[in-house]
Amino acid sequence: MSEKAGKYRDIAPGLSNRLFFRLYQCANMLHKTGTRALDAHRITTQQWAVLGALTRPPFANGVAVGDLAAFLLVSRQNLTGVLTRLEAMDYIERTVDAKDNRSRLIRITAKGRDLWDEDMRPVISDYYDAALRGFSTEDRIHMTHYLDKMLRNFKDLDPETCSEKKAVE
Amino acid sequence: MSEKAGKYRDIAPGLSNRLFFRLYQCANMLHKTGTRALDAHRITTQQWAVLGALTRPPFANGVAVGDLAAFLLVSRQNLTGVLTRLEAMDYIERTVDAKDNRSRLIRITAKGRDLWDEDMRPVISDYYDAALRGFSTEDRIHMTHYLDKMLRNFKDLDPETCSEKKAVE
DNA sequence: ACAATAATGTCAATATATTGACATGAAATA
DNA sequence: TATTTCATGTCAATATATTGACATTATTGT
Repeated sequence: MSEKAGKYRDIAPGLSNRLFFRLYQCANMLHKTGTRALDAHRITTQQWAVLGALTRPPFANGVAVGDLAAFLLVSRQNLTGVLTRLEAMDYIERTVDAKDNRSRLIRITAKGRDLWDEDMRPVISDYYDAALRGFSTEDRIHMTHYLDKMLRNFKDLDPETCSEKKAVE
Repeated sequence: MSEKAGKYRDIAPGLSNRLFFRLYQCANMLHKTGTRALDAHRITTQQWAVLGALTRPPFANGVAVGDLAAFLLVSRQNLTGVLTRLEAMDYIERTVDAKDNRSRLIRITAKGRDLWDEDMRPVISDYYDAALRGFSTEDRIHMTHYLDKMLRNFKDLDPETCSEKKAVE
């Protein structure tokens, strides 16, 4: 046993395992409780993520499917279905990019914007309060830093995402 | 503007939003990179979670589907499909509980145990190292505490999980 | 004992999520 | 210019994940 491995040699494996199991459980609960919180409006956490992204100023004039996928860290193919459902509900619209006939520009509609501002935002605000009960502002900053750090590692681990790391924040 | 709301009134909403968006992205990447890491063995993160649970000493003699679901924080119905696939690969077995004919005891098989020990464990160990690169032992402890804390909030938010919080760790 | 109640696992329907395949269109190269 | 290459979005197949419904079996109350 080297001195370097030393001190935490037996604790470390169980610790990493526990951390990742908690992350796995939190991921399950995020989708379960998040979707349930917005159930009255028939919105899932993925639709929530898409609509939230589309309300961002940089995406105000529409965003390509590929860019949206890179931003949310999901596959293009996955978004097709989510966008189809959101379009059927008139919350988003697809228009052909004038500068590239292959590209479809995804944009939130007035109805979607209204849903977000009037219905979703208050629910989400309450949801954050409940899920972060007991977290001080500094706790939230630290936790966010840890997630940022882990996310960079995940991106390095992913051949696709890694290369275009700089492209979309 | 009350004094209590005060200091962080404008920072807080964006901060919580960022935290949860990072959690959402990490969840996506966890499943993407995790499943890819074990792709050579045709194992997904969910199957990983199930096999990992079944190797725990408390579950050595088998565990009911409902208890396993409560442990992983997924629905019973969801596990049915995962267990069916794992059973088809001979990594787990279902036996009728002698003490309750409704209950099926889920247990890992010798083949499953071998897969876990010989094939999965080393891959998972490397995966943890890569995903936690730059995390000191103390970082890991803090991050785990934050996830634990958030998980308790999620459970309070969930009517089902909340009641049986004490039942399964 | 027996009827009402509740627990247990599964099936069905819907919504993610992944990879692989592909038609279309743009870019690069010869 | 013509051909090869690459980018873009979508379809198909598979694996999660949810809720609702249900048959089977325990448990409870009378």
